[in-house]
Amino acid sequence: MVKFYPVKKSRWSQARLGILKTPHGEIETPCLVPVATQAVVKTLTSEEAVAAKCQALIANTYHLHQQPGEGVIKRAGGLHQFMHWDRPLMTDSGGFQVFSLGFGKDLGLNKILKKELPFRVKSGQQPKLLNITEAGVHFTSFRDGKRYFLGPKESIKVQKALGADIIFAFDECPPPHADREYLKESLARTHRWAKECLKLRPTRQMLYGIVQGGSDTSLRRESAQFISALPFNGIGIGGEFGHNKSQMKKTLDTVIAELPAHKPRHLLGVGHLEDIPLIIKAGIDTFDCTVPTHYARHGIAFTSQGRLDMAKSLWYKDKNPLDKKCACFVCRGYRRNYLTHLLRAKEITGLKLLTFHNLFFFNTLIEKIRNNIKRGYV
RNA sequence: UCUGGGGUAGUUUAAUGGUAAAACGCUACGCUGUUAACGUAGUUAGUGGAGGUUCGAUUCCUCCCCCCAGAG
Repeated sequence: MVKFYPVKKSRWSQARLGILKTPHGEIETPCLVPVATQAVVKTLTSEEAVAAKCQALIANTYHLHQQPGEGVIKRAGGLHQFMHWDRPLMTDSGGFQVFSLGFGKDLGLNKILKKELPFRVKSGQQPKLLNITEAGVHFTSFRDGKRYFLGPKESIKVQKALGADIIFAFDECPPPHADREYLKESLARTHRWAKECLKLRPTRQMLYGIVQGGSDTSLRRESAQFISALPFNGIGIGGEFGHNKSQMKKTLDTVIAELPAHKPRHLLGVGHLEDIPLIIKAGIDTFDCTVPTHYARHGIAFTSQGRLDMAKSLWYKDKNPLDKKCACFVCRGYRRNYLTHLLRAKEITGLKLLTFHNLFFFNTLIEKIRNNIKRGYV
């Protein structure tokens, strides 16, 4: 069974150092959990993910349920053996796909709204390709047009078969432009689903409940209290927190103030470089984010000089390493001109090298923050 | 040398007797629990050359140049 041991609490903020013990080893927190949706960190082998200092990965229930199906993975000995990753693993419940393949897809939106929209999602409204019901969500697959049903029972059943160390309750990630009525109903549904998930609570896996409520402070508080009162092993925090950073911090603080100190907290889908110090100081232990891997495949490298678009031709004449201050093998051995060449020539190795560097860079940064908490600086 | 096919954005192709469309490229921007080696936008030609027919030619005709294939 998984256990969380707080090691040190900051004097200056809510930041805390901890150890999350799982049957597949320990996670030193705070920790980034890179995204391995389809049981792989895209472009990397599991060995490379370890070399990039990844302590844990998060795979996806919805996508693995569709392909290859949890039966295949269970018969392969579970997700760890299947993907040759013997460190801690999480699976997301599919709750995010309720948004990303629903209203998110309909309107081309991300979960964090960049600008105000002239309309809101109202109570009773449904996305085009899926139907959200009390029992769960009917998805129409973009892959083959087939209908898939995922509700709290189904999600937990699949996640048990996959066998990750930490699994999440099935929730609805509500659209960022939902009106208060929609948000309220969605939250009530997510709470009912949370209780359903607990009925099927696994014995060897750690089950996290998920706090929702959008950028509405009172709903967030209510949700944090509700989820905290249930016998979950940890708390996930999902959805949107507000359209700007100060709002995000305020909402996050509201939630964390309600959470029990002894349970680990995972922030779902947040982790832009500039967010990381903020969320750690807010008291988050683990968080997952696609940014380092996703941006890498779009040519963006995160460095001590900031974000570099390595697909631009200007780097052809630059013989420097990606980041002089970085100790990763990419920065030790490869130059910017070559990385740019690989990206522009559409050579897949370019994507791998950037992915590796970005993960190493993020993980090193977080390692430094852990050390700073340890020394009492943060 | 003969026969046939063909010369249209940087590239590969499309189109029509009424002043040219797309993909790729290039440039910019976007992308926070990944439908994402992706998305959006912008950019670029006056249609091999010269002449002719026509109100109007990239389109039809003549000659020339170049490329490809086959034959000698």
